[in-house]
Amino acid sequence: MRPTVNDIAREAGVSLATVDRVLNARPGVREKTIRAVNDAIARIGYVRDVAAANLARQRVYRFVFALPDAGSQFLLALRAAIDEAAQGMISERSEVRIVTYPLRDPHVLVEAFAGRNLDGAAIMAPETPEVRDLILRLKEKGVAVATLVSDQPHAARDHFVGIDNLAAGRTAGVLMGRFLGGRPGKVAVVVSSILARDMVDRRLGFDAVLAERFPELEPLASIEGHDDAEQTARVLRACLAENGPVAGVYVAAAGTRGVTATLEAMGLAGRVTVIAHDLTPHTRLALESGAIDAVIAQDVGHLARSALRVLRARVDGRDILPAQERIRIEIMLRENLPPVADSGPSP
Amino acid sequence: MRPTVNDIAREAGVSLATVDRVLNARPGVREKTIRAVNDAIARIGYVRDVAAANLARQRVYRFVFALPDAGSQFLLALRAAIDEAAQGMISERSEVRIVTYPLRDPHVLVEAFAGRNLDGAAIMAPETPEVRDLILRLKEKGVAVATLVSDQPHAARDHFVGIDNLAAGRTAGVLMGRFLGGRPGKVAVVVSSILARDMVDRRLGFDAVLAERFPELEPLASIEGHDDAEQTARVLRACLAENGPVAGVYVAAAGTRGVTATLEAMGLAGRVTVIAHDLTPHTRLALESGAIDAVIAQDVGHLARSALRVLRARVDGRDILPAQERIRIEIMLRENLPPVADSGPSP
DNA sequence: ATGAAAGCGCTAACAC
DNA sequence: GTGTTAGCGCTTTCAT
Repeated sequence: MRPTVNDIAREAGVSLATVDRVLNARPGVREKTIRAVNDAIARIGYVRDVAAANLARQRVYRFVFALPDAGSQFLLALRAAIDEAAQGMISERSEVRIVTYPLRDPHVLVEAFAGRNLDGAAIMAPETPEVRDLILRLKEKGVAVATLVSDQPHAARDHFVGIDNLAAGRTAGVLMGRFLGGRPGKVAVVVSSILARDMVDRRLGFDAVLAERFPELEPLASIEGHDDAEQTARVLRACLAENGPVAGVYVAAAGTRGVTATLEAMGLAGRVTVIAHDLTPHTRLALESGAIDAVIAQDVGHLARSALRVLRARVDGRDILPAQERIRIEIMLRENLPPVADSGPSP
Repeated sequence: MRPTVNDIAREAGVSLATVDRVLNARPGVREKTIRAVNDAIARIGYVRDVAAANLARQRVYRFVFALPDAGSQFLLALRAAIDEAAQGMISERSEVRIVTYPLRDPHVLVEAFAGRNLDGAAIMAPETPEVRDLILRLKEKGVAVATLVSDQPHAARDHFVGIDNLAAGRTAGVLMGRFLGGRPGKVAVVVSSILARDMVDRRLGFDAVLAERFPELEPLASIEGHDDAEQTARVLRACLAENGPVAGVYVAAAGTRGVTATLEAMGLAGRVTVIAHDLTPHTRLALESGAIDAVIAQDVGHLARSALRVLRARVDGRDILPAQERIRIEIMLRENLPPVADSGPSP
């Protein structure tokens, strides 16, 4: 039988309440007593039963995810994944809400947090001063904060939940270089905005690999598609008009449809190597048809669950398992597409 | 506040004990009462608090992992991952043991299970009749069974925890084809044994892609390295002597060291495209030095945690989240190697 | 066939 | 500072 608080109490010659105070680092216990209790704990090899503690605490964890209100397929999938993960957490007394804010106007985001009392927040937002302040104020109120998908390294967040975008960009770079097999040429790079942190990182990684290993490829200046297919198509057309033919296109942003449509219209489909991000219904189809050569993906389910685990751990003052929270950079090719996710319960 | 058993009792006009009997499908309750309770449950939207139930039950889950006693780096890493995952489960009242058995002699495995009373088993073993019988007998005793790494589709296992090896082989095939960039040639394929299920699947997937998309490549007959570097080196040398130069080597098995050493010795290092499996200290180094071009990896931590989650869910009669349990096929290139895992607690 | 009451391991008032 | 005691939501004797 595993030792319990009662065993500690007996072993240390104190009462249950005192043991509890020591266990939870609550004030009002003499140094000497604390030591006695800790000794007892070590001696009998006590391990806390978290489930029982939470039961007694009647603790309810309140978490919120803040996401842009854009309608990209990636965000839709992410929202669905968060809902699913939240469902699985109700048995662990956590309630999860999603708030959305207009991307152009992050101060709405700030308002959304006003006056709520919550335990943790996962925030996907641009790296603006308002957002940084918001995170700081949340932390001051004792709220656990994780940044999601796009990091804010200069903000006071506890943790970043997302892929290493520098490594993702590097990966895109190798695939581009190797798939082109030594053929020289220019490569267009589409980002959502040159101000977005994740885009900057991807671009940096991409360029670094091209410079190191594929000097025959010349990356062009970033073009901004603002995660929108129309916009992306427009800037890509302009880019091609200005620079002439390209050997490849690296779509670091959403709005990949704008790229495939443009290439198709210009009769270049299948003749230009395209590397895109995130597995969505569209990129999956494009991969299957050969319009895209590779997709760098991050698992939205993993993002959602990892964010919740990390916030929970932070609130409980527990350590996380770093390996479990490392969001993997997945490389999807036509040949290793996973079967379409079925959203129903397992049979 | 979430409704509790007390609410059900009040709502249905019965006692706690009766509610419990209905909830756990225990005998000794009239049809009519059962219906009344179930109605109440539906009406107030009751969701069982599993943690509280387990606390009251004083339930302890006993799980065992059965692994071959071979000393491959992959198995070492897997064992370490299981230990780590087990550590995280002790607070959830699960105890985990690892038993090893000599690969040549699986009946030792069968003996290892005799007389133990346990709740779940994760088994990594060859697809032999003894093992199939073992799984059947375990199931008959009410033990949850998952196959690990290599499936046993014809056995009575509840679940397979591992990558889709057919898809992994396909992935290896595309990488080989694309990395060779249209250059024609022969490709050697190393398996551990032509009888191992995972090897058969990888080989099938690999060949399928080569036939479909890279007809310029000619896969040679499988050579058996028995997951051993020496053995692998020997058979590879024989294969090269017989077939002449190859453009690539697909190492579907462990023992990759035998391949890199052989190529090195023959002055072919870097001139032959090598695709291997599993990220180990050796494959990592080989990737960094360029001796290997790509590694198809499966996350051992994910394998361990997934196996435990799946077995737990099965024992509790809960559904799993299929997306969470899908073990990803990771493609590791020199450029996207994750930082070396540090095994200490997070800072 | 049903109910009352005593725990499971831990926390939190409230005493002393 | 420390101890007593009454729960948290659920299960489990033991009565009835």
